[in-house]
Amino acid sequence: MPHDGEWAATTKGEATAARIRAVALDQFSQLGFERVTMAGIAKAARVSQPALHYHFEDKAHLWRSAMLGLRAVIQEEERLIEAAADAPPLTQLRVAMRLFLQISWKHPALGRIVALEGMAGGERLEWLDRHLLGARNRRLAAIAGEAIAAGDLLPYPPEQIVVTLQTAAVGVINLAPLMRTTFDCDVAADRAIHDEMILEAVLGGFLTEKGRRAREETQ
Amino acid sequence: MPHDGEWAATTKGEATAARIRAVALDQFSQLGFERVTMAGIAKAARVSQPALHYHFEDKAHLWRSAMLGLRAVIQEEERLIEAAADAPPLTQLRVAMRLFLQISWKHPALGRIVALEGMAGGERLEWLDRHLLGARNRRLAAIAGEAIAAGDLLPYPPEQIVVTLQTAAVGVINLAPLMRTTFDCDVAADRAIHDEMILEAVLGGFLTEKGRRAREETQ
DNA sequence: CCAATTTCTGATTACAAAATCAGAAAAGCT
DNA sequence: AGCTTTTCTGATTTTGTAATCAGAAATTGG
Repeated sequence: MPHDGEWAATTKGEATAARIRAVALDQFSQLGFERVTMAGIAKAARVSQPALHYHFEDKAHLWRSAMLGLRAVIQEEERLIEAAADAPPLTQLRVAMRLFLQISWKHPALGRIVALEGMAGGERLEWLDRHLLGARNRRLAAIAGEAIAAGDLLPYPPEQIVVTLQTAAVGVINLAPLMRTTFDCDVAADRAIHDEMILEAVLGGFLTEKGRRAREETQ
Repeated sequence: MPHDGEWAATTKGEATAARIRAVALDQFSQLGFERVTMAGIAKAARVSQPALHYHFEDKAHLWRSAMLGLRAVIQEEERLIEAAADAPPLTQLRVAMRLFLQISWKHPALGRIVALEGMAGGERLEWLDRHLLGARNRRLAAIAGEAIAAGDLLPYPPEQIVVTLQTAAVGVINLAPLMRTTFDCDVAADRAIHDEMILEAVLGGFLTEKGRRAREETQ
């Protein structure tokens, strides 16, 4: 009895289902939903194409199931952000951005999928909002709002700040193929420099005078 | 004798071809190449589906032809950047970012397509690099390098700076559907605030002390 | 106004990919 | 070992869409 929400123990079936999910996540994030074929996933996962329909009802279910593999990652992120809830809002934001960068390097699929579906709209975006990202993003916007109220962050719309910070952070990661084509450079090579750039220059650019002084004291 | 490189005068045919190109650009940018169907374009352009194959050899040709509609825009941008070539590099960068924002609002299709194809890689990305964006982006990276050499910009890799600035600038524009889903807010509403945010906070964040002083003098 | 040319349509073909199904192989259980 | 259930495959059907073609309508030029 396959394609159900939750999965049985470590049976043979779950092993291949996991392999399929991993391949699917990879392909969906690189190519987008439509460019990916069930046959292509099947081949990469070394199973026949009907095996996919055995484990997952259809292509949409497979997509969602693959996304759910990232839910643990996001939940852990949310947990770590909440753990800093007593710190000043600006510190929380910095923590959140560090986590965001970490996740973006470790799971580049996530940022690409958000970009793909966030531009197109539709039911997959709604699903992502409801089951994966909405809560976290609204939480971050609230923190940004607090940081503004505290006088540490420039008073721009918190939602715009959050999304701008995030898109800046994943920009060169998502656009790795473009970086190679246009500049012939490998992004992953200087990850440390990149992360410092995002934290210092981009996040730093949103700080007020007061926020900048606070930063120097804290570090 | 249709689907050739350059188009005749203002015949009946060119009018519908232009209409098709406009619809195609719109749909390609919102949905990506694969999600768009020839029938869908035909319907939106109020012609039969074979009419598309009369004017454009195939779907790929239609895509390229639609993109070429943006070439004039980019060329004008390059011209205006070169016009400022005698100004200090930092000023050139600010000019370039202002232009970039202007274009991104006026032709949101461009940023979305760069995001889509820049993530996926492949021959469409190569085409974009060769015919539309490569020269401009490498020029911008060179300017950023000069600004660093002049001590006005923080010394991060110029390519990363340029792409990060651009992705930050188009972030909330590209992700308008996400902004609506997650935050229920309309991005276009506060365009002026957004642009100020990008220029002051994001570009501002990359300035050195010296660059920041230079900014205050210039304005 | 008539002929030539351009522009476009309806009908059809070709094809790729998702989905289904009957049954084979493998795994688990007693 | 022998039976049952799970897991998977080969073959097939169905569907959606790009591409083709023959000919109709519209447009243009003499």
